[in-house]
Amino acid sequence: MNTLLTEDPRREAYRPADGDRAVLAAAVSSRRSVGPRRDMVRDGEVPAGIYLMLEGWAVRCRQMRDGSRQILAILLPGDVCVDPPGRPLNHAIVTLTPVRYGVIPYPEFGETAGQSALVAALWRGQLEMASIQREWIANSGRSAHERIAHFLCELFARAKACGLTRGDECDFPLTQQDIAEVTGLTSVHVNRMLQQLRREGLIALHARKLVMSDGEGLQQVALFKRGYLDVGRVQA
Amino acid sequence: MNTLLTEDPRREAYRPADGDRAVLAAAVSSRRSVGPRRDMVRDGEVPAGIYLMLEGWAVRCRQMRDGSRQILAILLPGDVCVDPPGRPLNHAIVTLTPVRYGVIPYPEFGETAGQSALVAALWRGQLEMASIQREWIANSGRSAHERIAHFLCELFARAKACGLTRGDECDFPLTQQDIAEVTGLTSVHVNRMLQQLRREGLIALHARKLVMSDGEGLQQVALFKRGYLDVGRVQA
DNA sequence: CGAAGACTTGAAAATCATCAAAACGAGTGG
DNA sequence: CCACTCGTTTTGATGATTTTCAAGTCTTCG
Repeated sequence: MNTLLTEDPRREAYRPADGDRAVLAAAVSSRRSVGPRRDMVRDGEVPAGIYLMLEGWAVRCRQMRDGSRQILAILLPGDVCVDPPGRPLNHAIVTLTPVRYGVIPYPEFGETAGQSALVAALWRGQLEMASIQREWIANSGRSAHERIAHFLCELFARAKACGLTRGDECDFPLTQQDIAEVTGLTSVHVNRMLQQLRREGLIALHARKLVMSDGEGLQQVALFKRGYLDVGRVQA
Repeated sequence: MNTLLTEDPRREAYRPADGDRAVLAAAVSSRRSVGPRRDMVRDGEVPAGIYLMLEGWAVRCRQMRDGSRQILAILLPGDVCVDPPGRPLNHAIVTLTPVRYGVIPYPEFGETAGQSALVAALWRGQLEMASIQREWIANSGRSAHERIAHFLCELFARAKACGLTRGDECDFPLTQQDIAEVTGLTSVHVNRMLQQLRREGLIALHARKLVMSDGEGLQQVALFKRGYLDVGRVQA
């Protein structure tokens, strides 16, 4: 059976866009149209709300320093772009075809019921995770050297935010095999790249301990910008 | 200034885990401990709720058919795992160190206020997006051939769910350069891989139209399982 | 028709994988 | 304390995948 082509009888019930599309469309406060290959949201712009794709194709697209681009997501009708409110996007949203979209004001999670503090906390967690995942997707456009450097920067920054670091040092329970499984490389190649990073004086990694000998240098190698880890409050 | 090591004065206010950690911890209904390198949630298991990392390191980890593994996320204390309720996970959650974690029952979005239908719809959109992003991360462990095949399968399935397909055909506004920017390959290599897919009789791609000549075969090449696109209802 | 963008081709070079083996380290039991 | 094991890290040689560069053809569209 061709599962791409045949109808899943449960699809109507399960596909979010089916039941929810009306709910989302009803919440739209303003509608806009854009031509093909144009910016819906520019890189660095603060989103005006939640964007709902009504018609056409678009992409989330990061412009790399070296001029190359990395597409982070494909947006089809019914898709929503929920980004941390009040914070500049670290990539652009660009149309592929002519697009109609709506803007939904950010809902207010904070005030109403006791439940909603939990919901707001979950939202922030989810937004942070989405942001990190996009950064991992961007890794597929980077070389092994950059990829590993970026991963180490991210992990150290996150560990630091958890209070798991002491100065420029932190526990690091991943084996080189684990790093390979994160980055999609072989453990042999990871080993050689780590040696290079050590030779460059950027890190020390030994006995389950990571030392950021030259955190600044490592960030430059990785083109790491830590902003994506700060999703801020849903409620400004 | 080393932004990895120096304190961002706004960090306290912005880092989700800081303010929200207490809120999340208060919602935990049961706590558990696991040893290092053990399954917190097995592949194919239905999650018991939202998992909150309290202590230790863990990973989301996909077991590939060929025995290799791909790590999809790193989980640190304060992180939450929010997965579509009532649906089996398509990967495992595995500890790296000894871990303490809590389980938070899924909050109920559907019933209370008018606002919450919107919130529930947004949640489903967000869960679907997170699921797709993890699949893109898994792509870094695949060859160019598989990667492109997988991307085409996903896009066709999503277009179909939007009603944008006619039979085994759909509009396809991406250039080969765009596919290269999605997959992290060069457009030259994408071109050659597309030729191979055509030679294998799997697809036809011409004049902004994609035809799934052999959708079943393409899914096999891509190891595509469409389940990750169906996130279901937050409220069962 | 002309021009711009998209697709295709070939050859050479870099990156990364594979395979196999050795060295190292931590932990265990004798 | 030593011998032993097991998992991890390291090394070397070889080959496949993928990139780069450069040019050519094909489409589309004003």
